[in-house]
Amino acid sequence: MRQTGMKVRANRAASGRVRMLDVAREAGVSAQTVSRVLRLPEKVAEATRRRVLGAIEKLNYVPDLTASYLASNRSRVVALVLPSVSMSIFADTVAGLTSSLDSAGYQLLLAHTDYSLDDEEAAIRAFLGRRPDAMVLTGVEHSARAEELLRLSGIPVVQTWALTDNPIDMVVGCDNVGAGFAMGEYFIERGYRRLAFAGTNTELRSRQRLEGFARALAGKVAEPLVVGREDLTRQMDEGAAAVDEVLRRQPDTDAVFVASDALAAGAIFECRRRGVRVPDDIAIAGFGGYEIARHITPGLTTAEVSGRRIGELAAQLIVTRLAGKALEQDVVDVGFRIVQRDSA
Amino acid sequence: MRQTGMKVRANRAASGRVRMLDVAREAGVSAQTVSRVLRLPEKVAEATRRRVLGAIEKLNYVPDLTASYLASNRSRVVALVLPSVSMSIFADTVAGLTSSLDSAGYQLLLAHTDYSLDDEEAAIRAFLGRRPDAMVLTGVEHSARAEELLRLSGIPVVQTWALTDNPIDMVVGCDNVGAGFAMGEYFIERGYRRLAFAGTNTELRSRQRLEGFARALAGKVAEPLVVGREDLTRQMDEGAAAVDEVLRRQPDTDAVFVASDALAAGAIFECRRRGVRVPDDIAIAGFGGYEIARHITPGLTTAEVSGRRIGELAAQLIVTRLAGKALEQDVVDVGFRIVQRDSA
DNA sequence: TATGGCGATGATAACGCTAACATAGCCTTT
DNA sequence: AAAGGCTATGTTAGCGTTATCATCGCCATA
Repeated sequence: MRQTGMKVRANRAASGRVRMLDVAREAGVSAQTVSRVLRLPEKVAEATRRRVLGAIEKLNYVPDLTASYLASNRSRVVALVLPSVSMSIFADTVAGLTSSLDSAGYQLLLAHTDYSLDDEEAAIRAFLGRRPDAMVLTGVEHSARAEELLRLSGIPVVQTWALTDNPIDMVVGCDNVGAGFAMGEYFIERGYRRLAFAGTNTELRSRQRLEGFARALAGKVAEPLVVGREDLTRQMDEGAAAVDEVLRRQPDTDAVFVASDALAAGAIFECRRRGVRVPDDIAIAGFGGYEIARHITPGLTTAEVSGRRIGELAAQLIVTRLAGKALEQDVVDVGFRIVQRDSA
Repeated sequence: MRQTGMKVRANRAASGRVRMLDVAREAGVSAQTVSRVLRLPEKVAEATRRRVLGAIEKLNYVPDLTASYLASNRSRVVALVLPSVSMSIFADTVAGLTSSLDSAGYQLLLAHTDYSLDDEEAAIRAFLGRRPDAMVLTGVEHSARAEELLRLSGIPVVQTWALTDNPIDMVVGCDNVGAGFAMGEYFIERGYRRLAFAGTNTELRSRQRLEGFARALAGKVAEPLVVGREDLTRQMDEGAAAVDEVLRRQPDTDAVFVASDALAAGAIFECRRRGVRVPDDIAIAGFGGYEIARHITPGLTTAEVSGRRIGELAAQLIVTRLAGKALEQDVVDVGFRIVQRDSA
C-alpha cells in the first residue's frame, strides 16, 4: 500500500503544523486510532499500529499536549517552584523528582522565585494557568493568596524542605528548628560560648534554624548575635559579608552557625583572606550538605539533609495520589544528620 | 429518561473549575469582554473593566492558558533546555533571560538534560508538545532528530554558550576555541611547559576549548595530556578525580587548563588535600567566571564569560523576532576575558 | 442457526478560550 | 439630516485533542 509521492489531499491546518488528522489520513485510519496508538497502543492491532507509527515518523508529528489537556483534563505536567536554579542542593531535589516522575510519564516544569514571596505567587499563578496535574513548592511559607489559589485548584501540592502544622496538602521536609537546636547543642558541647547565627531574613527555613539554635543556647550561654542577609544571588559574597559583620559587631565570637553551606563556604573563604583561623579563632558550621562542604578546607561541619530523597519522596506522593490511591502518610520528615568535619 | 434536561444552569463547568464564562456571568458581560480585560484592558470601558476584575477576584479565576494557546496560537512560553540546574553559571543565564522575558509577558519553562544528547532530544520533544513560542538551547550540539524537529517547528530557536557555522536559527555565545587558544598562549607566556587539559568528554564546548588550547601549544611545547570526565553531577568530585589522573599519568605537569570553574575548584581543593602547591607545583586555570573563582584560595585564573549577558541577549533576540521585527544580526559573540588571579 | 461477547475502529461532541466579524450607540462632519 | 466613523460590546466558529458511545466483524457457545 505504498502511496509514496502521492500527496494527501488536504493540507495542514491553518497553523501549518502537522495534526493528528494529517497522520490519520497518511495512515488511512481515523484520528481516534492515532490517539489510541499514542496513549493505549495495546488496544490497536499490530499492523495498524505500525502503519500509524510510520506516518508519525514520516510527518514528524509532535502531538499537541495543550489540546490533549483540554480534551482529557490531564496535562501530565508537574510544576516545581524553586527559590533559585543555581543551588546544588535543589539540584538534588530536582534530580530526585525527575527520575521518579519521568518513569510515570510526567514532565517536570520549573520556575524560580529569587527568594521572593511575591515572585513565588506570580510563578504559582502562571503555572496554574498551564494546568499542571500537581505542584511542588519549596518551603512552607507562601502568600495567603498563593495558598488560596492552590487549595482552590484542587491539585496535589507538596511543600518541601520544611515541616509545618498547617500544610496546604502534602509535605516532605526536615525539621529546621530541630536541626538548629542540634547544632546549638553541638556547639555548647564542644565548649563554644560566644555564638552567632548568620542567615537570610527572607527565608522562613533560615529563621526556623535560628529559632532552634537560640533555644538550645537559652540559659546556657549568651544569646547569639544574629546577622541576616537579604540578597541571595551571590551566596558566597553574602557569606563573606556575614562573617565580616559578625567579626565587627561581636569580635570575640568563637563560633557561627551559618544557615546554608554556600554561605558558610563564603564565610570560610573570607576568614582565610583575613587570616582568621577556622576553627581555632572562630568555628563555622553550615546547613545542607552541599558538595563544597566536603571539599573546602577546613571541611565544613554541617547539618546534612538529603535533597535527593526529598525529591524522590515528593514524586512518590504525587504519583500515588494521581493514581487515585490512598496515601499512608502525607507528611514525611526526611531527617537530618550533623556531619562533623574540621570547621567546628 | 436521561438526566440531560436538568434545568440547573450550572455555575461551574463539569471540571468544577471557574471558567471565563462564569466570570462573565458574574460581571454581567460576555466572555469576550472578560478576555479583553485580560489581554487588552485599554479597549474596555473603565467601569466594565472594574466590574470584571472584581468578578475575577471574587471567583479566584485563573485563566486557562492552554485553551488560550489553542485559540490564539500563542502560548507566551519560552522553553529553556539546560544541561543541569545546579550550575551557577547557567543561573546567570536564566536570570538574564527571565528579567527580559518577564517584562515582555513571556513565561520561562525549564528542563534539564544531565548532559545527555538523548535526554536533550526527549526534553525538546516534550517541550515542543507544549507549543512554546520560542526555545533556548545550551550549546550547539544536538541530535540530528532534535534539530530537524526544531527546524520544522518553525519557532525561533536560540543556541547559547557556543558559536557555530551551521546554526539552527539564532546563536548567542562565545568562542570556546578562541578561549582555549588564549589560555594556551597565556600558559606559554608565563613559562609553563608541561601542560594538561581536564574537561568533559560529553560536552562539545569542552572539546572546543581543548582544540584551541592544543592549537596554541602546537610547535611550542609538547602536546597536552588530556583527561576527560563523563559524569557531571558532582563537579568538584570530578575535578578532584581529574587532577588525580593528571598527576598520576604525567607527574611533571606544571599547568592544567580545566574546562570549567567548578571542576577547577575541585582540582584546587584536591591539590590542597595532597599538599600539592598551586601554582608553585602546578598551575590551574578554569573557564566560566563562577562565583567560587573569586573566593577560593588561591584565586582562580579563568576565562570569564558573562552568562547573564548571554541570557539577556537571547531574550532580546527572541522578543524582537516574536514581535515580527527584523534582526540586525542573528549570531552574537559575547566574548570572553582572561582574568588573572593567583592560581596560574 | 441464533445469540452474545469481544476486539478493533469510527463518529461526534465537548474542553475553554480567542479571532474575526457583527452590532449598537453616539459623535462628527458636511 | 444623512453619512461616516468612532467606541464598546456581543456572536459565532473554530483551535487539536480525547471521552463516549456506536458500529462492525468474527468467533465461541448453546
